[in-house]
Amino acid sequence: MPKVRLPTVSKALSVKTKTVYKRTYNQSLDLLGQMKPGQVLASEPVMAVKLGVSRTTVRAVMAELLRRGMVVIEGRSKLLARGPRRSDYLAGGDLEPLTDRVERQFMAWMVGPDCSPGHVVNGLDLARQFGVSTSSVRDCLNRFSLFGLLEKQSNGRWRARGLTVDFVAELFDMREVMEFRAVERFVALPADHPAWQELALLSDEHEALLFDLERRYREFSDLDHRFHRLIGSVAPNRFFGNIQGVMSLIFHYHYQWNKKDERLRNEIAVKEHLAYIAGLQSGDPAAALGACRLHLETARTTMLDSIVVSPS
Amino acid sequence: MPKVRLPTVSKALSVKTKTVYKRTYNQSLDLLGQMKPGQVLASEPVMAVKLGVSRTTVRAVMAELLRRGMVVIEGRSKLLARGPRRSDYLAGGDLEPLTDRVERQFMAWMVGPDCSPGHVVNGLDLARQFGVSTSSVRDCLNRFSLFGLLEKQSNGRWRARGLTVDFVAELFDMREVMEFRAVERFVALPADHPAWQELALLSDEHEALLFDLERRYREFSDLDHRFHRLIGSVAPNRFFGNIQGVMSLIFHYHYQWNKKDERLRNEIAVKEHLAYIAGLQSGDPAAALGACRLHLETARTTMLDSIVVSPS
DNA sequence: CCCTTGTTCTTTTTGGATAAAAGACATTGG
DNA sequence: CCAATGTCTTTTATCCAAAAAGAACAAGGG
Repeated sequence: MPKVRLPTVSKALSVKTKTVYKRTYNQSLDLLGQMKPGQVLASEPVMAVKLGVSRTTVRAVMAELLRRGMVVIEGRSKLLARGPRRSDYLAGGDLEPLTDRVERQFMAWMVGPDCSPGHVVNGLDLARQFGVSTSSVRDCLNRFSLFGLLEKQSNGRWRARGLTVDFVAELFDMREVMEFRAVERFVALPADHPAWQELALLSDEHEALLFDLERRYREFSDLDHRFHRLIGSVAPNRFFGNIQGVMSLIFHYHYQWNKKDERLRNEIAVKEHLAYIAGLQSGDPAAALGACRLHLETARTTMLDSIVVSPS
Repeated sequence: MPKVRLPTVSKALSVKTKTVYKRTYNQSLDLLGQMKPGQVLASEPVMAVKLGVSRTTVRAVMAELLRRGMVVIEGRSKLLARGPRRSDYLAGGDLEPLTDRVERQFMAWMVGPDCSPGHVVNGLDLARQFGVSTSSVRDCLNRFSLFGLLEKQSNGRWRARGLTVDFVAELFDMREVMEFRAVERFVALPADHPAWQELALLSDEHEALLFDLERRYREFSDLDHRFHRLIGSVAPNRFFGNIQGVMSLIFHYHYQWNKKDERLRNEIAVKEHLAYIAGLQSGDPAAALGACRLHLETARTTMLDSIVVSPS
């Protein structure tokens, strides 16, 4: 394990990131772009709820719009002076909340080649690599602790348990148990339940994807997530929700590193999904469970293979 | 909801607590108490592994022992000069790691009367109440987030989901699913598996408790935890482990506030446990599952009752 | 009187400082 | 040469400060 010590990334001078402001500002420009000059802007409270932020932020954005001359004040109302230009938009890497960015970087690190199971996680080092403070890393580690990918040892250090065969086995065991349960409930759903309609829609999307698989096979990941979430939604359970969250995360990041046989893998999965959907729609629990079991087994095997094959 | 604003608890001057040092020091006194004056102490590395801390800490303790005259140096070895006195022990509330203390306080607050479901958690206020910094509270909240008792809303605030009927339902659903699974594996265990012996031991403990229930019924909580952990241990799964952890925590803190019918509640549970154990030992999956189902149902009902009955 | 804006106060987020604890390296006695 | 001790470096835990974002309060216009 080569211990590469990256130089400290140049830090911002300010303490708290202005991501909320920046995103809101850009969104406001979008809204302004749909208006005609001279038109009256919505009031601050209205804007606030529309953009999902506090009025404080809206006011900060307004001040900037005023300063740039996109908006003028007339009496008590704000008028659009000119539409936004391309150059008015704020760019930069900090349009994403810092928390999310660190989480993303950490997850990528976790399933990447620099982290082997049993590895001791060095918070300080990660902070340097990611260009953030130790506090942010610490936050991230704490949040991930219950995912089972990390373990805190007695000396206060974190140990990566990593994407081991054990981990995958336990994760899929859990998924199986919960999904079987959900399937049983699903088939018993009344015919007018909205889930059936959603299922039909998803079925169509699967067909469409299969038809144009050559080009669109990368879209499967999202479809997969939505499909399993629909199944899970009929037996709502926050713990199950968490597990699905972990699964998505793992899948997402793991298969980012591991593109082997991606097209074939997805083709098989799409077909299995369609069989699974047919099973559900048949109303026969045994058929549905059978298709479900088959699909989960394949997913498990695929994941295990990709782990064993890629020891980097 | 009366918003009581407690005054800031007087803070320690130092930044990091010296709990490790203090606990190690007291433990060392215990060890010294078992020795005779003139005897040679173990070397620093040996002490370090024995006490489960770093040599740095051991050295700090040694320095204090030397200062207090309990130990003298002779050449290269350390000799016991005098046994520890009662007054040599360090007392104080900070023998417990701060993290644990905050966790405990938070949990108590969470299931206590000051926190109703839907309540917005004010980190700053909690920090003041607990006499710690916001960072510590934040850490705690982050760690608890996946337990499902807390939810982070878009504006960065935490909302308590609390011990609602929904929560209990979902928690027990999960428990049921996982425990049934474990039971199936348990009955299929080979006769020479150590779990059988442990089970027999637990059975005896249950009998003993039942025999003297009047006085010892409060010990059930611990027994319950150990029993279910044994069951779970045959189908090891870190997610299930987490769920059991939540269960224990909830039980522990919830029933601290809710002592209603405690003796009766525990008596029923002990008897159900014994039936459950008998079911397992019979080797008949159906019998074991039946007894298990019965017990979990009772536990669920009991918990639900105690929530509904005590809206404080 | 309600809704908008202006103002102030709170809470959260992030980085940084510092002591505690752990770990690594150097030295020395047997 | 091995293991214990002495010294130095690194990492972690904790609190604090400052800025951002949220929320509450106050004033004014229709």
